Amino acid sequence: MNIGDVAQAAGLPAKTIRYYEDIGLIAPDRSANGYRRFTAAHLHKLAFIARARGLGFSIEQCRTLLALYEDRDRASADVKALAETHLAEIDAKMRELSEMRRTLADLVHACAGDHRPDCPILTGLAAPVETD
Amino acid sequence: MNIGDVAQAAGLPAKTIRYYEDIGLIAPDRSANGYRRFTAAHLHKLAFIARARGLGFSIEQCRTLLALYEDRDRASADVKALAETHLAEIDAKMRELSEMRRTLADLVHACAGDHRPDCPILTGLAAPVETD
DNA sequence: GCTTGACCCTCCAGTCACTGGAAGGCCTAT
DNA sequence: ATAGGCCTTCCAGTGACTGGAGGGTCAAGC
Repeated sequence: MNIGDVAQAAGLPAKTIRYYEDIGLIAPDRSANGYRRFTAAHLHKLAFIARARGLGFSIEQCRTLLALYEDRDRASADVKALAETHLAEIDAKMRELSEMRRTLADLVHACAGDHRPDCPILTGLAAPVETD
Repeated sequence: MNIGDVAQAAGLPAKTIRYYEDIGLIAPDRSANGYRRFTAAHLHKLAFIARARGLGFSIEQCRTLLALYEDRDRASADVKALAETHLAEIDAKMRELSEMRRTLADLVHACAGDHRPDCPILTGLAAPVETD
């Protein structure tokens, strides 16, 4: 398969796959004309990466996951630990976002949103309201 | 005030303030020795930016917010529209994160996390489970 | 045999919002 | 005089791509 085919099948842009090769995540062969040639195993690996990325794992985490995936002697505890680390990262981000959301929603709620210049959003940014 | 003083007061690293000058967010004067010299108004502006960034507004959104803040003829509707746009971005990110979280938590839950190599997290990444 | 268009290649630069570090100048206290 | 803690500029790196220039390859149709 050429890069366009795997890109289609894995749901990744061709550019991204070239990038993954650059950083050593994947190592396709080459045809005589210089085109990258991918096997079903390459595609499988790319789909794996695409799914891991879709769950928010970083490239380095994906690299580790791939290594674990290909290591038949792995302990599932190692995979679980990595996943739990990432879960904690997600939770941290969600808490951060929901704190932002709360504050911002309060400001938006307080703003008339009309033609007048008075705006609690701006005054709130200029000097935050004490909320206790 | 020198940069260290405003950095302290605004809760921003000095490097970040220099960067903000680079991109034209702020324009401090210079002392005879070449040091940046900040007024209380500069500090106020930096604190405004720090708070807007803290709510997740992008630099360009901060630029717009600052312009609105300094425009006495603004309509609060313009500010509100920007804030609502950002609120929608936050909501989109939260939905994305919570979808990730849900899937990942399911996988983690299914994984024994012991010394054995069998791991539903890895098989789930290799071929996603149908969830309907 | 030639052209057209869809592929593919490499390489460089840009994104966002900083952050780190090198190399050096300035200021205050001892 | 020296030590240290400021300050300066400039360059490069982060993560994970993405866009674009400039060019090679291949299959189909005329």
